[in-house]
Amino acid sequence: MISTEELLNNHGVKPTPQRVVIADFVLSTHEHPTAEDVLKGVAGQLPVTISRATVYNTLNTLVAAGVIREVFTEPGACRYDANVSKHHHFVDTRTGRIFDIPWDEVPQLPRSLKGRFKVHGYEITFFGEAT
Amino acid sequence: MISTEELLNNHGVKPTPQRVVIADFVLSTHEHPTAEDVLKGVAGQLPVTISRATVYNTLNTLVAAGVIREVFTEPGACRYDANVSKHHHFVDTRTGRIFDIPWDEVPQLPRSLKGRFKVHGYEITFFGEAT
DNA sequence: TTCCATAGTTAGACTAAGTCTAAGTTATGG
DNA sequence: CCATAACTTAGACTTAGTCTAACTATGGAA
Repeated sequence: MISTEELLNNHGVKPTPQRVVIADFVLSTHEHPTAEDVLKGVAGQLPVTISRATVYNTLNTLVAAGVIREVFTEPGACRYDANVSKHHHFVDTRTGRIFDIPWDEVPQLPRSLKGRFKVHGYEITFFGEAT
Repeated sequence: MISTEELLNNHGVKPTPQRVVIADFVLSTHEHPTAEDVLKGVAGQLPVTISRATVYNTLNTLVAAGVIREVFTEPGACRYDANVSKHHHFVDTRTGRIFDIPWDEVPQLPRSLKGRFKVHGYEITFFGEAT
């Protein structure tokens, strides 16, 4: 199990205490937290207060460095995903909860994408209700 | 070609002048406008000013009635799609523009979804650059 | 050590998307 | 006509997220 400090170093992100706490929080949950969830979740983890700006800056830095991912499934909030490997998402339309779905049956790219577009990646979002 | 009034009536939405203008605007573009785009776009279309609240209310009403769809691909803005038939989306990561991609090669549902989830629908978003 | 430069963090002001409210307007049925 | 319900309005409000200017660590170079 690699330490969070090492993980950040490996991605070229200087592991400050604030960044380690924030990364730890996102990496240790499957709840796909919003930035505000992270802000609440890391409160009290350090002797100093972690400011709102630092939370947002750090989340953006971690996304840019490929440590975590953004997920957009609903208006008004961006969620963060500790799972950066290829996978789909399932959104519970009642609760807004997001579940990771393994990447085991990959679709073909539609014919219409050939030529017109350069595809960097794609993502499938399923909507429904968890039982 | 069915009139917008009829279309709204068919979906159980009373076709007020404001609603017709707003629906016309969204239905006549492929640009996937945001609510603010709609607000700007319908300005001056009626003798009276269409208020922000009416634009947001009407867009939500049209989505609930199945006349148009919401698309979430970026933080900070919800976009509206006149195409309610099954299709994928391609997001230009430079410009944010969204293109509709035909539903011609449907993937299999992952095995892991069987049983655990009731799937109402799903959507594939491709990210990349239009050429 | 001390000095400096750079990167990071902070509180709080600010912006922008979207909702809410209370009052006014329009349509409809009796 | 009138009463009621549905709709629209301007503007206040809420909330996610960014920006700013001051402060704090860190890491050389002398």
